[in-house]
This record gives sequence, structure tokens and C-alpha cells, in this order.
Amino acid sequence: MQSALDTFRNYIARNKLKLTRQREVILRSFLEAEGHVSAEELYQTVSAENPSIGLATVYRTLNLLVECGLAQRRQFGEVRHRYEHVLEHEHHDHLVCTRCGAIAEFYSPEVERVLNEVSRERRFRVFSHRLELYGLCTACQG
Amino acid sequence: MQSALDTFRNYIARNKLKLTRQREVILRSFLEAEGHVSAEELYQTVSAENPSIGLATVYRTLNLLVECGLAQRRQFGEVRHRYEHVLEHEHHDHLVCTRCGAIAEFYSPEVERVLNEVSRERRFRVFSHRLELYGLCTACQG
DNA sequence: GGATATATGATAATGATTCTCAAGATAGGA
DNA sequence: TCCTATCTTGAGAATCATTATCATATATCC
Repeated sequence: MQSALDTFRNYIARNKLKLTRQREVILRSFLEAEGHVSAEELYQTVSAENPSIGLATVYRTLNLLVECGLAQRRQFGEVRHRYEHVLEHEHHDHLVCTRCGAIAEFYSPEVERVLNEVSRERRFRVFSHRLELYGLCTACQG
Repeated sequence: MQSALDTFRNYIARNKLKLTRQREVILRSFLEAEGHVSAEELYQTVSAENPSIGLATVYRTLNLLVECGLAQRRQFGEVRHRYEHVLEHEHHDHLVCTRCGAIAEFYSPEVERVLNEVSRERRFRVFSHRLELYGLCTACQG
């Protein structure tokens, strides 16, 4: 099992890219971030530590992380995208609270099974899916 | 069972809005459109018939249609939104072909049942969900 | 260390959507 | 039918997230 940095290094090497100080800083901050970060939020964190790094570089690096499979890009009803790390993180779906904005994750083998069935029936070769349930979290139901 | 125009009229009346020529034209074009239209595409259709109607009005009217429940706004991996009509159209989910862009609809009671279970288990009061399967349609698997 | 290709930061550009505002149209009385 | 208050409209500016541009800086490979 290789570390995130190794995965990144491999991707960099394979594609004749360069491992820069900025990319390392951004990757580290991204891995330390909890949950689902937006590019802007990550930029804030990174800036605090390293004010010279620009927003464009954060975007560029996030795209690299998505391409090399370390990050997943998602969108939860907002305009902007959010990124979450994939490593040490099984596939999962999301419950989104439309009142407080909380995002909970869940994984259901039942759901996976049923979706496989659907794709078989429809003769679709499914590679990924996106499933979000919108409603009120326990706290907001009061 | 009231027609789409009636639903729209009711919504207009309830909210002290006005039924304009433009809104009628846009609603009609929207209902005639097949599948999943973007605002821009609908604007093209509407413009052909009525060149004086502006894009902003199409956006505004689509928002009204979403608010009154006649339309649903979706996003399929693209930046822009797409709208589909809800009337005479049961709830369904989508299969999106990542090669040719085709969007097929499906409905599975099994999926619905399993998702209900999930929301019960997690004590989430779910009002809606979004489910898309991404992969290759039958034609693109060759 | 030097050459060369890639990265970077700042900022401009883009594309979808919303806002602004002056001018026009609707609805509901009188 | 006409008045008037209120809502709409079209055109274009504004916004917001993201990407492109470009001159300068930096990593990699010899």
C-alpha cells in the first residue's frame, strides 16, 4: 500500500511533470483537511502557511489530484465543487441536510447490490455513480 | 388532474405574479421540448418563434417553473443545468453515457425501497434524492 | 552547473447565471 | 373602458467559480 505522496510522485513521474514545493504543500494541506473542502477553503489554509501560493495553483493541483485518483470532486447543490480524499476512504454516498448543510456519509451494500442489478438489466456498463439523499438531519428535525 | 398551464396559473395567482405572453410562450416551448433542456437551448427554440424574448426571461421563467413544481433542475457532470418537466412524468433516476452523452431514465422500486431503508436507519428525513449511474450505454460498449 | 521543459503567480478571460434599471405590460378596481 | 399600482421585461452589467495567458521562476536530467 503506497502513501498518498507516493501515488502523487508516481503520477508526476509517469507524466513528465515536476514535484514542486507548492504541490507538496497543497497535497499535505488537502490530506489534513476534514471532509469536503472547496478550492477556496483549501487556498485559505494553504495561504496561512504559505502566503505566496496562488489560488490558480491550488486549482491546478486539485485537478492533478483528481486525475491521479487521490481526490474526488463533488458538488452538493452549491455552485462550487468540493473535494474529498479517496485514500483510506471506501466508496460511499452522501446524506445532505438542506437546512444546516451538514453532509453525512454512508455506505450500503444493499444499495450497491441493487444498483448493480439495475445496470445489468439496462445493459449499461456502469463505472461510477453519484447518489445523494437530501433532507433533514436528526438535529434539524426538531 | 390539472394541466401544466393551470398549475402555473395557480402559482402565479397565489404569489401575486402576472401571466405574461413571454411566460406562456416559454412554458409551451418547455413542455414541447424533449428530455433535458438547458436554458440556452430553450432560449434558442423560443427565440426562433419570438426573437424579442431575452435570455434573462427564459432563466427567470425556468426558475418559476421549478418553484411551482412543473420543472426539475438537474446537472449531469456539465457546468450548466438542464431542466425536465415533471408533469406526466414519474420520479426517475438517470443512466448517463460518458462516451456519447446519452441520458436514459430508469425507475426501480427496489432502489426506492433500499433508499427508504437507509434514511430510516440514519434517522434522516429524506425529501428527495439524486442518483446517476455513469458508464457506457449499450451502443457504446462495442 | 546548464539547458530545457514545466510550474508559478497575477491577472485577464470565460461561461453560466443573476442583478439592475428604465421602460413596458398586467390585473383589478372605479 | 380607463387608471394606477405593481410586476415584468430586455439589454447589458455584474457575479462567481474556474480556466487560460504569459512572463518569470524552478525542477529535472545530463
